[in-house]
Amino acid sequence: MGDLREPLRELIDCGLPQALEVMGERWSFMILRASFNGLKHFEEFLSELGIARNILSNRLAKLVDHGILKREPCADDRRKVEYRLTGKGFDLLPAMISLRQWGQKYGAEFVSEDPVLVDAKDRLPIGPVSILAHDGRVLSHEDLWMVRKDDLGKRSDGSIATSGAGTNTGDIIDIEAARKVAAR
Amino acid sequence: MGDLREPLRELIDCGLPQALEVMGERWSFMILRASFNGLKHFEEFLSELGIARNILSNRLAKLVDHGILKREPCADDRRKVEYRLTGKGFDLLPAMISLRQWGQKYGAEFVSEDPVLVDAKDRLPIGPVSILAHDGRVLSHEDLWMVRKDDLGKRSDGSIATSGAGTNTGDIIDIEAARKVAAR
DNA sequence: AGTTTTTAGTTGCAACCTGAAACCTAATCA
DNA sequence: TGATTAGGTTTCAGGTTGCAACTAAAAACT
Repeated sequence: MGDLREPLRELIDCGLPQALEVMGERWSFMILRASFNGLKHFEEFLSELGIARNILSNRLAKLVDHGILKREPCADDRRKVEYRLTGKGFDLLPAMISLRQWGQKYGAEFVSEDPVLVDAKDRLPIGPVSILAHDGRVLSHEDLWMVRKDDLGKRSDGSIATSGAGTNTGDIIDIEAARKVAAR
Repeated sequence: MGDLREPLRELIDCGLPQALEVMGERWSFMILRASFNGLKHFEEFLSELGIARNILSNRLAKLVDHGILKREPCADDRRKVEYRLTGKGFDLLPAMISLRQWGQKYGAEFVSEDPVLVDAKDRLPIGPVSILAHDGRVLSHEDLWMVRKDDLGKRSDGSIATSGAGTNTGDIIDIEAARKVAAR
């Protein structure tokens, strides 16, 4: 991260605390991963994760509360309940995978990482989860800068840079809108 | 996620538990974010985060233990200690940002998100953290498949797909190596 | 030099959270 | 009908969190 240095000591507001409210709890990410892996039922999570019943019950309820999972009684067997990911839940996939990749890269023991996530098209393993520029270039942390919204879009020469047509799928941030808000 | 469905109930091994051992603890990500923002000293973290002294002490020690921060006494003022990110710590950036972006997208309240992360080159806000295919295409969760290593690289027609020259910077997974190991 | 302030901790204690085991209730199976 | 399965809840021991007060060392003031 270039040289943000001094200016931003007081600025605490961002989405992180929001995200951590649910996903910061112990087991939340493990339950999420199990969901991605296709597990749906209470007893499945229980035996896969080795979590205590009461905690699992509590965590599932919280994940449902926060709209990450949806809980629906099974049609064919009314004892059973299905827990499935919502769109909001699926949107945690990049976070989960990058955490997983980090853990794999630095894991003390030899992590076998099986099964592997692959691109459905060619069945080749996916690359690293990446931070992209507005135009799709992969950025590393040296390419990043922290800027107050007021100063957004200003280039060194004082002109305002404009982003081209955004080709991003699955936008999490509406870049164009963010720039406009910022340019107020 | 296409239709992985039944096959992979028993497969638990991946980098996630490793990652969560440190980063799953309360405050770890918040401390990390503060570090990214340039904070270095105990009292800075303390007043920025509103965390208890003992907990902060404990968390910093753990992050240092795990090689995410390095702790070095300040040269000019020997009361002070500097906590700085290591390379391993910087590699958590995609995880932190994607969590942040998710929190921003779904945060209940109006999250102001200031300061904003921008590309240092053009000072435009970064795009969403993305899952990339080996050739750099952005993948969504529908494009993903879970495959046992044994079955890796096999296309529907039975031929073996080959990845082109990997153009990834900052590889977390060595794709080519992974494929070879898998093809054993 | 002596006192005060700053920095980075530690200690003690109450409140809260976790986890193992036992218990409960409704639905299904034999 | 009686046993079993699914999804919980209750109880209680032990661990974690967080506030407040205390400490020790270095630096700054007088």
